Amino acid sequence: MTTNYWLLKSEPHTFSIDDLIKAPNQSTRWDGVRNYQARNYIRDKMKVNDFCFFYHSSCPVPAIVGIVEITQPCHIDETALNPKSEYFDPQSTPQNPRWFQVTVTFKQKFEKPITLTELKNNPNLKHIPLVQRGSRLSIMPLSHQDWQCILNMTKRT
DNA sequence: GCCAACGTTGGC
DNA sequence: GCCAACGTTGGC
Repeated sequence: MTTNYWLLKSEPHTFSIDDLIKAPNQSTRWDGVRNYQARNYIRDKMKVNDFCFFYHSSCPVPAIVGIVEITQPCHIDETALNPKSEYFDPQSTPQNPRWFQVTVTFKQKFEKPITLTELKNNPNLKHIPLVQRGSRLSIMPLSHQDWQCILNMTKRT
């Protein structure tokens, strides 16, 4: 089975890559995803050992800030079942769960984040949803080529 | 804080 | 099934 590559958005004032570094086992449940397209990627495509870029959104400098790895396969997002959770969804039940999560583990933090501006300026990345106008997808697949292209951008001076 | 773009809901 | 209204996302 080949490795899949992803990009995960997170708002750093809610959960940043530094929060992940400080978390137990440097791991976290990627819960709270409430978008069907993103849900389907979690449920149907993500698997252990896949790699993901960690992206900071809704912040002064939106950027890819590091890499995480999927370390636990798809499981039910329990926050949807908890009335006290801000992510509670009464339409999700244990018998018929609607929302799912994976667990990701910290791998690497970039010395210098790759900013959205830089990503937008790279002609080889014009096709990725992240840089497209109005894109709101919080989990998106990347080709191996996209992944390598972005990784190479960390080696710039 | 603004607002364009998007996804979801619900009336019909 | 259409589509207007609404709530949310997220760059700026």
